[in-house]
Amino acid sequence: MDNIKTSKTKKISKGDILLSQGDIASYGYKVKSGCLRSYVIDNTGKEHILQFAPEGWLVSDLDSFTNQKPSVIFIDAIEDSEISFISKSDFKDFSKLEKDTLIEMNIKFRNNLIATNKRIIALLSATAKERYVEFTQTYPTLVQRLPLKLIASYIGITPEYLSDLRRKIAKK
Amino acid sequence: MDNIKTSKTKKISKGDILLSQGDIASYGYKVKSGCLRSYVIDNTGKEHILQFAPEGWLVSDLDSFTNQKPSVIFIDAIEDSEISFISKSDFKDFSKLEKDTLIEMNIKFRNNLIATNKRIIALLSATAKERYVEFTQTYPTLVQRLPLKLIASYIGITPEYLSDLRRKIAKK
DNA sequence: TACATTTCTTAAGCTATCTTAATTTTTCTC
DNA sequence: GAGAAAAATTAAGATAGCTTAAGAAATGTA
Repeated sequence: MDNIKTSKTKKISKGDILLSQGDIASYGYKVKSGCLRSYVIDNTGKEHILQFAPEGWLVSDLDSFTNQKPSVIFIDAIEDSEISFISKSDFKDFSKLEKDTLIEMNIKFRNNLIATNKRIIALLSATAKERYVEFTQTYPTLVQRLPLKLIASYIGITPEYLSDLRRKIAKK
Repeated sequence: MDNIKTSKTKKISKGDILLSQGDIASYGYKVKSGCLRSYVIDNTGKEHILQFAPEGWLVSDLDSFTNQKPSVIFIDAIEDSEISFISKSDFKDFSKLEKDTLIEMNIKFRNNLIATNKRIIALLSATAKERYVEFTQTYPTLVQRLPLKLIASYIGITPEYLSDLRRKIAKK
């Protein structure tokens, strides 16, 4: 049930950076415990979180990993974590992979695509408040676990404004 | 090189609806000529375009198609088009698919995921103007071909504001 | 060719969200 | 457990992008 090839696990500390903008991604990461995130830094210096990767999730810059081009994102640990590595060299040639592995990859890609499409819909059509409420419903455990400012960055608003929204929601 | 199974082609007219919100998607569509779009209608009645599908592209509500749940999107033709159908029944069971088909699907999912991630980055970190310029660079032919209001809907702004932006860009 | 319909433009006023900045609270570290 | 650092709160002023509305241009259609 878990055919995607990974190396043995490694422990990393909160704040450790696994991939920087400009690097070429040689690895994807699978999270065993803890939590990683991927994010971009825009041209005004602000961070925008693309993905949280708690236990069980995979994270990489897919374009950089696949096409060996410079990454546009950073990946770091937002908690002390245990991770394993998915090596580019194991995925160079699809035709050498087992059918089961291909099926597993298909399902992971597909689910990821469904999730990213939902996020695009939310960014296009929902208000900040609606996106926050949706986040709390979709990721109830992350809401407990993550600092407000990271959640704000993920839903696309400033921490100040999220703080405001929380107060308004609470007192209603 | 084109293993994904489709039926023979069918002609449809501009405005024809292929999938409505609430329907369960029995088909995906492959565009031979013309152009389809997928979009949502939010709770204030506004349309937001998720995808343009010109020649060669596939469209569906992946979540609805995969999990046979009610669709959240609409799909219609924005030009007279020729399309072929991808039937749900042909994709019920991954294990019955050819390895080549699985590889082709993997590549399509992967490329789609790379593209949707770029869009999320743009929505989180770029201004309306920057997103418009990026759109014109990524889809130069679509910019010629599509009415302004559809482009505005795709990049997440009102047609009035895009009209404004175009004027500002032109006179600079 | 003209009428109807849709799309685009322009402009004024409005609002959701941001910025800045100061204060408080929480979390780390020795 | 005290002091430092980071995170969260609060509030006032600013702005990107929206709304409304009316006219102009383009497109479709008889």
